[in-house]
Amino acid sequence: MPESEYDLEFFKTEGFIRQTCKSCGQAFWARTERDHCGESPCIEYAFIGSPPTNRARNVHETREAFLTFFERNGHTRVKRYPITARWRDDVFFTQASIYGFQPWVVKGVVEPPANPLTISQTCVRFNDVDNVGRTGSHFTMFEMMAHHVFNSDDNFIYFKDRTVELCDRMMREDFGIHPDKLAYVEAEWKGGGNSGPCFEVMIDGVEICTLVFMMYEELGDTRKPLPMQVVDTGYGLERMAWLSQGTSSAYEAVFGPVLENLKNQVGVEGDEKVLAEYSKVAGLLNLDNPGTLRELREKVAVRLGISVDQLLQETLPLENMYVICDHTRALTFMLNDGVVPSNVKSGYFARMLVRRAMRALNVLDLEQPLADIVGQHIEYFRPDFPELDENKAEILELVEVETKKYEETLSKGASLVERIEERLAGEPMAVEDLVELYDSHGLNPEVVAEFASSEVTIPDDFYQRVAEKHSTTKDEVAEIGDQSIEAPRTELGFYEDSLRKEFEAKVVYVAGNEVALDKTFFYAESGGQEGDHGFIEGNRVIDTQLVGNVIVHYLEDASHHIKVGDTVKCQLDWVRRRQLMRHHTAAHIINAAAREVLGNHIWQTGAHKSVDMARLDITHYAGLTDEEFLEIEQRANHIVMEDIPVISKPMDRVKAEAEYGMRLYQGGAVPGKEIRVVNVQGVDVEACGGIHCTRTSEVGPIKILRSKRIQDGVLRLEFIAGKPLYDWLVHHSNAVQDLSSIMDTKPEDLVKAVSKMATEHRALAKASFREMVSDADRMVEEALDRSERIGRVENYVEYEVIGPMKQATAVSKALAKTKSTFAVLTSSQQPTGLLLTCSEDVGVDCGKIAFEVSTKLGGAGGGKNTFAQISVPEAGMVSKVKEHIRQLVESS
RNA sequence: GGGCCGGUAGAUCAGCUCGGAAGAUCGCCUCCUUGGCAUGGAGGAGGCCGCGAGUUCAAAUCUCGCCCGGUCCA
Repeated sequence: MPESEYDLEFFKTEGFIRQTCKSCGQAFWARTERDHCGESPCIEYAFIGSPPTNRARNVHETREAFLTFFERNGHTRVKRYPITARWRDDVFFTQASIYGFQPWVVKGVVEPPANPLTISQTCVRFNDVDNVGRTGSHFTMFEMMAHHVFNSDDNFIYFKDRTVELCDRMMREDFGIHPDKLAYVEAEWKGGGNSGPCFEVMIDGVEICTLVFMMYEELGDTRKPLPMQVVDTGYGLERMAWLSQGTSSAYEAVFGPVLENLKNQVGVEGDEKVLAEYSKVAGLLNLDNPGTLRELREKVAVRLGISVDQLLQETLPLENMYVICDHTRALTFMLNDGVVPSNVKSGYFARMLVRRAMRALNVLDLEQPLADIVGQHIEYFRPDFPELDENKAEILELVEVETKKYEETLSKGASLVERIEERLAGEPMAVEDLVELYDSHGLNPEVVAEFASSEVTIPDDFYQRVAEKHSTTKDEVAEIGDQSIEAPRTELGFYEDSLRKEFEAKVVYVAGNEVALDKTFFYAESGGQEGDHGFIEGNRVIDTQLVGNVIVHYLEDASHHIKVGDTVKCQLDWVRRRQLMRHHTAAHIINAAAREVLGNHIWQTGAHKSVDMARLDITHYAGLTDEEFLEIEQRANHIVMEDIPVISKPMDRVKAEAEYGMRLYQGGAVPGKEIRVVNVQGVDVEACGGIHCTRTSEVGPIKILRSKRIQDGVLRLEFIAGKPLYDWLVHHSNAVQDLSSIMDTKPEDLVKAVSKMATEHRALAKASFREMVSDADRMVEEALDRSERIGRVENYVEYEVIGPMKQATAVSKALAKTKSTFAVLTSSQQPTGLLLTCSEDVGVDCGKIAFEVSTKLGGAGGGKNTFAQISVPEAGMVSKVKEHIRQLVESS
């Protein structure tokens, strides 16, 4: 970025001096001359023990002070967005305050909820989860406070100067920071194809915030200005609270009573001096690679003049407490915002946190349930985040369920380790075993070592080995470029009149089978509701999709005569559309019913509504019991029969959120100043772009066909309403009719009749099996009676078993136990099979004979020395085969 | 989304390499031992070896597909 990008009027009027850091060479602005930029590798934390602020503030006070300052200065306070970035498919979690406004607001597609705005956004990042608790400043979950501005050509609010000015004033006026302490380091920001200059704001060695000016689009070597210029600031709430308290680490400043409580239980206070050194050194290091942690410890030990072991003794218990606090806090918000622990996707991170926290508890020898600690976080955050308190029961239940799951994994693991040790019989456990135990069974080597009775050596490169197992070629995900077509934005007719079946419109775009109109009543696929079908000037429309801002109608046939500028007559396939509306409204109803029956943790994670069937994926930690399944279905049908109005209307976003809460965003947060709200009165309210019935009764009866767990933590409900439900009924009632006539009974007695038959059938099968077994003894006797002496064989048997081949097998086993016996058995039920057997002492190889005979005479055969089978192509050959065997045995 | 592990009696698992009448332990039932219980002894019931194809004379076992569970990684 050229120097001019950073040359602000504000700096000049305030008397800032642009200078270069003697340590890192970066350019920065400060009011006084100094050697260092003030960023941590160049200078040590100076605020520990002597905070530069006017007073100490905890996180809640800091947040409030920040938001109030910006409100006072013309910003609108906006509620945080959920921590799960449901509205984006490129990330699982909200990782920065700007995420809530990407991509649509930043792209200029929709209006921001307010402009300028201020927010404190809960975020989670998992990239350096290993550093959490150890470095003094890394968190899994944190709040990024911000003031954002979205500048367009016709609406310019403020940009660089005012941004820096506001930041500077807030720090000085409200937080009482001495003006000389503030340094603005010039840096460059890049992300998501955009870029811009930014300032990193330094106070006493800590980067307290970053002021980003998103203004360019990156085009390889060049860049071009964006139509929308965005002020993207990010203030670390935890860091500001830390700065104001000057504690040994950020953890001490943030976790409040939750940490206190743990300390009391463990009985460890921690040496302030040691911890302060620790944080200071950590600040100096770049902790990106795992080796650095060892380096950190060594350096701290040297500075304090103690051994690393002594240091660890001091710090490890605290590190574990910090981990517990951090992980449970992150978990609290994740669970509140609709993450259900699972083995895949976002749920996996929740599971990971639970397991890591439980391990840390275990290390500290604490018996306290994780749910207790989560409860304390809720208590501490309740005044500012009342939603946590509302969902408390749900959150705690999820934690308990997940805790139990890990306990099960562990107890299974214990017996698994035991068995492996048994197999190894004293041999040491191989690395491969350890890798498999971790990778396939979730037992990390430390846990295995705990379970194992013998010594377990863990190689340094253990996790690297695991990673190698996973390093199989990754499929490159094809970047889906922003599609757009050169056509004016389509006016969405279906929102003003969702019942319109016919209309006229002007053609604004034609390409092959694609047609766009100035205004359309065809609904484009969205929110899982399939696009409309119908006709344009008699040409069949087979799909409708939204491309950018334009609704594209796809014709069945490209050979049409529609031209740009034509006024065309359009008709919707109304039967189809009405069915889609039914399924869509039904989805909302089932969602509400499921939430009522199962609890508040139920969120929609996906949905699809086609004409024949619809499905709704919801977050839930277990499969459904029959009772729950039935209850949800009954509840849904009850809502239908109540004939409740369904009102779809645009609403001011802030108002809607205030009235209905974040529950609105079931299908994902929809940005914009106005959102469309679908309200099934008193039952369910969602931000939804779909077309709905106007009363629940229009949906008609709902049948949930099945529920299945598509992942751990996600349940799929497949359901039908309307026409497909009628077809289903007819089909099933026909089946019942047919079955009844087969069973020669009335439909209402069918179940009884079939179950009786099944019981009888089972009894018969068992009886015949018994008979078979008891017959075997008699048959053996009979067979031996009829035996003759041939060659060296005393009892040469040719015998037809009355019964199936299995029976012959049973007889053969008994015969093989009789001395000097050779038998050729046939089965009355399988005329093309022969069975050979002999006692060991005969010394012939039945397998060989079977093979020889079958190759010579046709058919196939084989086996081992005392047991073999032959199958011949036709029954008539059996006697010939028998003759041949006899000869072979005679001459052996 | 991808990798790995697993599905055998009510429970926990063995058997699968190398195909040849389905096993162990616990639990359950009956009887014996005891004043009663714990225990001990004798006997017994209990299996579509997850489902479906294929290979084979023969499949719990080999191959493929599906379903279900677990687990790790993104």
